[in-house]
Amino acid sequence: MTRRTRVPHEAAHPDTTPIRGVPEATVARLPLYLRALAALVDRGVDTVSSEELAESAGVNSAKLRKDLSHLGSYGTRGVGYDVNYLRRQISREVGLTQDWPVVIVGIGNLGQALANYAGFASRGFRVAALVDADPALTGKQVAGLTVQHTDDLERLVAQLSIAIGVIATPAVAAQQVCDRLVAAGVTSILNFAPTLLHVPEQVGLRKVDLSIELQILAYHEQRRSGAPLALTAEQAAELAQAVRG
Amino acid sequence: MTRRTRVPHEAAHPDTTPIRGVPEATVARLPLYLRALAALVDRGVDTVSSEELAESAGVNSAKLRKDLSHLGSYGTRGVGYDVNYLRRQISREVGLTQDWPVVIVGIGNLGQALANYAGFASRGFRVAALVDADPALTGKQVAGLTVQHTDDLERLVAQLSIAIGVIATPAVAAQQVCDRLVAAGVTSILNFAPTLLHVPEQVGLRKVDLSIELQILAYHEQRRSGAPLALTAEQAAELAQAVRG
DNA sequence: GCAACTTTGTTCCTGGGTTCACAAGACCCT
DNA sequence: AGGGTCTTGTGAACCCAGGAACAAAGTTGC
Repeated sequence: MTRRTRVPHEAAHPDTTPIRGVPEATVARLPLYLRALAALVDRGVDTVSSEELAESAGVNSAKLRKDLSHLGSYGTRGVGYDVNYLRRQISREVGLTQDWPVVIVGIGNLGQALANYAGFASRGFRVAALVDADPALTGKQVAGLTVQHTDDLERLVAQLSIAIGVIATPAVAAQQVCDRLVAAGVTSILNFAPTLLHVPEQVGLRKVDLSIELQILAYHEQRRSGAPLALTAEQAAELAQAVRG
Repeated sequence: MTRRTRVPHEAAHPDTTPIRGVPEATVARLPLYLRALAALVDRGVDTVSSEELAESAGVNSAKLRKDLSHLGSYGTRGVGYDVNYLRRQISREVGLTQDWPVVIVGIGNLGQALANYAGFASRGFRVAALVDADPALTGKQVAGLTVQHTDDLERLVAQLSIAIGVIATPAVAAQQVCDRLVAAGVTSILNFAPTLLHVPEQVGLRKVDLSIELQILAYHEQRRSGAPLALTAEQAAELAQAVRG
């Protein structure tokens, strides 16, 4: 299984470079492929077929091939993909070859968990600053960093050249923090607060909502376990009664 | 704004009940609507138009109306939706009217953050048990609960009638924990470990992946901030063409 | 009761994403 | 060199979601 594969190199594919049109759905899957590739590297595998890689990433193989084809023509027909080469290409495409300093705002339970999360550091993301509005927290050491006060937010963002901000504050504070981050020059925001944030057009925004995920699970769980899908006439009447007050 | 609205009740709409065909995309938005409705209740609003509700949920009003129409015909033309009534209907549809005991496995930083997360309790989810494999942790108090050892996992799931499990363990332990949860009778799993989990067909599975979200942000951030998007000769020609055009 | 107005529920259309299926290409063996 | 085998990359069909636009239905004012 360790046959030598001809590794295609940049010069050989001059006009297959990212045509700038990578679909959003594809972008969302690239990290999955990276993770699967990392696992293959650890196992010492150096060539992988779309079928195998798709299997370990949990997607359809045709979808994988199409996704990769959006990035370029990395791969050798009849053989598969060179694991290390493909990994490097995807990493570059996603932007993981550079260093991304990140500020985390809100050092509660979640903020501390995020600060300590190994998955960030391992992917080129570097927690550069921790900020909280609570004076009792500032000065405290978390994950090897000193928690700074929110008053210094703008200065920190500028001095540390931070482009990515993580919001882990209570919902009520989130929009204000968001505004300040944007004003300070942050152009990408990851929001953990359970609230809708407004940002200018050109600022990237994604949200992670823990309770929403649970609710989606509950929806399906409800109709799996014999839930009373249809209300009885009695229940309906009772409900209507309650509403009418 | 407090005019009395006629509330439609079940009996009046016998054949518009959930026909069991709510699109997945709609299900994912129902929690958003619930949140927006809760905010309206707090503000004392009791009638809302699709336009207003859509605004506060951050979606298109046509989409909102279509989503709601999948649940039934809860609204009054020319008036809008009764806030409390609609909220109850969606809550019921999602399954939030019942109590959902949840077990969290893996009481590290993230697990503790989840155990303390207020958003769970407020939505009908009740953290019923905390489990960890580390003997140093078992017996410790977290969020008002005593951490139990993994050995007792099956017993706890059975005794507490737990249907939903949250995995917050390291990646290597996740699949094993998952298997044990499923074997113990859990039918919905929320996975925070950065790994692909395999579950039987009939078990619900969702994942929250912190580093993936950051990577997606980084992708867009990279091409916003002057990324070295090397144009090929072909692309350059095309672009020049477009400019001249 | 009737006309003007408001807002829902739905129809139609468009576009993106997923999947199948296969042609194009690369390797291997004789 | 040439057939056989493998796997990629892609063309085409299908499905689902989003959005505009409108008819249906209810409300308000006279």
